[in-house]
Amino acid sequence: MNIYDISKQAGVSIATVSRVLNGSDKVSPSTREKVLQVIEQNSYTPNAFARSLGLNSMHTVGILCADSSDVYLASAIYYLERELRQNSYASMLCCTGYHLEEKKKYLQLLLSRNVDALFFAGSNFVEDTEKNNAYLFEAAGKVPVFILNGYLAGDRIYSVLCDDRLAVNEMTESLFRRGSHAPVYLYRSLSYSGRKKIAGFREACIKNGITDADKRIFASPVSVHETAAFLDALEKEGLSFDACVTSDDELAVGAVKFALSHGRRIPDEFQVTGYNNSLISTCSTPEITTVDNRVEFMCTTAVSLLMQALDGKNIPARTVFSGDIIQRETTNVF
Amino acid sequence: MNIYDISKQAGVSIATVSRVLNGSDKVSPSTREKVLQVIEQNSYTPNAFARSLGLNSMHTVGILCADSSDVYLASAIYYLERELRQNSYASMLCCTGYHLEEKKKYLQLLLSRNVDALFFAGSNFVEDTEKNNAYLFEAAGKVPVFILNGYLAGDRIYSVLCDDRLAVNEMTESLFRRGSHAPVYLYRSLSYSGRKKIAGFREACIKNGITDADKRIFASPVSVHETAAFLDALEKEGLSFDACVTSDDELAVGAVKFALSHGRRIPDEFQVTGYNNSLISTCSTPEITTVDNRVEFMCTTAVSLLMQALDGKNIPARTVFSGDIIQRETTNVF
DNA sequence: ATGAAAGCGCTAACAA
DNA sequence: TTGTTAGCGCTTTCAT
Repeated sequence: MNIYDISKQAGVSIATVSRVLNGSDKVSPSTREKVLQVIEQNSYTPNAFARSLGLNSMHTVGILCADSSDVYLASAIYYLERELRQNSYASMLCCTGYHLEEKKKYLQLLLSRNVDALFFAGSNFVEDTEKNNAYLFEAAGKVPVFILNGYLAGDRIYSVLCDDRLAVNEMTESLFRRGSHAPVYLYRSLSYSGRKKIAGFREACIKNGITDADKRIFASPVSVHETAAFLDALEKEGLSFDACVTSDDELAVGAVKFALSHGRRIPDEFQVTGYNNSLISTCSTPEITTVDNRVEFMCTTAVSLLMQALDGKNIPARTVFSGDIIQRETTNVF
Repeated sequence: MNIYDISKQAGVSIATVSRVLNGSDKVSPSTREKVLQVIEQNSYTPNAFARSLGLNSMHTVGILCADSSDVYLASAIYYLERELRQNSYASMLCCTGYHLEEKKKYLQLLLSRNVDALFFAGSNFVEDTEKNNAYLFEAAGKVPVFILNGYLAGDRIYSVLCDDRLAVNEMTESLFRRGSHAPVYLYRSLSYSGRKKIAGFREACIKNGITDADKRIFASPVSVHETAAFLDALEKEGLSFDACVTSDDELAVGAVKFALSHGRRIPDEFQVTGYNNSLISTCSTPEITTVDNRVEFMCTTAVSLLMQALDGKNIPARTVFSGDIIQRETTNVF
């Protein structure tokens, strides 16, 4: 059943059917009624591919993320998809993992579907050399590219991000004010935001007279138990620390487990801070003080920017907003 | 740049270019080489819409779920997308929420993109009346439909699910063996699997001499704190209970928080069990005994079934496998 | 092995 | 207001 069948049954031309389908106002009410009836009777739906071919768009965007089962990325995807859908765009999801080659490959999968725009959720997409970012520039050559939680300057590349450096800096500063003398910092990756966070921690340390700041910054293994074991090893090696600032809530859970298993009272004897304000920060007991980096806001902003861009409007290449410290039970009350 | 441009530059017909593009073996090596070179030079990529129009498929499937930020559904999406991608299918994601009308509406969004198949992740899609499932039958009229964690009999509807009734039954039985005399059951929804789980709990209770089983089954509010408060209220109302079986790990976290805040020692004085074996079951301290319902296996199986179906093979309408109890710290060692 | 040409089902410019 | 028709860019059948 195609537009010709409908036009025949309704006794009109395909142009008229097309007009009805697309809500044109240049159709008489009676004709419209008749056509609509035939469409209904046959439960006809226009062929998306033919339509796309004419319009050169399927009203679909691609969302790339390293791992959609990561709590933080999962929420980003949720908000992106919701906003896009509300603007009647469909979302193609693609989980790329963390390796450059895979990212490139799966980007092609999306590009080969002729999506109207691309969202890269998570700062892990911004590599540290121009050459390794070539794939992003290439993508931006075809469609507008939005980077969430990362920044890259380039034509048709739009970044929406939280000021992670500032947030971690403030969090660390607050830890000093709350009595910490020897914090350590745990991170998972050296992505764009990963590096910013580290900078924020380091600055706060230096400002507060910690001379060996760089020796207090560690890449941690990711699973909760491994993180706890990692801190355990650190302590056994002779490093003394009374607080643990982390780059995400999962690492913070590991730090809490470390403290609990060592009989270190939280927050009196040991303070912990997370990042992302994800569900797991409240699943821990004690609940974790964390940074809300406003994923929802980030996503709605990004989609709204896209809609404006598609509307031909000029949009900012970079949108940054500040995070928010959520005080819970793993840090002292000031 | 289209297939005509390439054909001109290469001095061949579009048919030949098309053959090269699709890896036909009826092209001489020299011609192939020449065409490939021109394609490379112009970094030409064929238009997906035109291609789809001819083939009537874009090699894309739709994934529907209520809420992709739910840890359990997020992992299901992750595995589905991964498997599909490995079979070079792209995934369109659509989060429908829990209301029937929205489900129907967003299903249309996907169907209007002419996807090749549909995955419904989560048993909340199977409603309890034939009429309310009409949308699923309708969808199955257009493309093969896969239901994960739910069951519905119908043409071209394929269900892949864990035996939730059995798993909860065994979990509850084990609780009795581990010294519980008065368990309660907390659930979030009465979806297909929700009802099965309840049945499993009830059966175990009856078998173990609990006469008021139905009065020990409750719909709980969802957030961790609300769940804890709910149990608190239950206790204040005079209900006595020494164990809490739940329909998912989040509820279990709430139950743990309840026990912790009431000074009830886990697991000696109070036992808790979750469901899904999600990340949050290990983020809690003590860590939660839970059921692994094998999401990954479920998803890889479902995708593999789809591939076979697209291959013209006959596949089973219903695939059920058993869950696995993961013993952790919230239940006594037998 | 290669090419010509007929679709695929729609949109939109142009005519009437 | 309605109809005619030329694309959109590809795949594929049928000749050669």
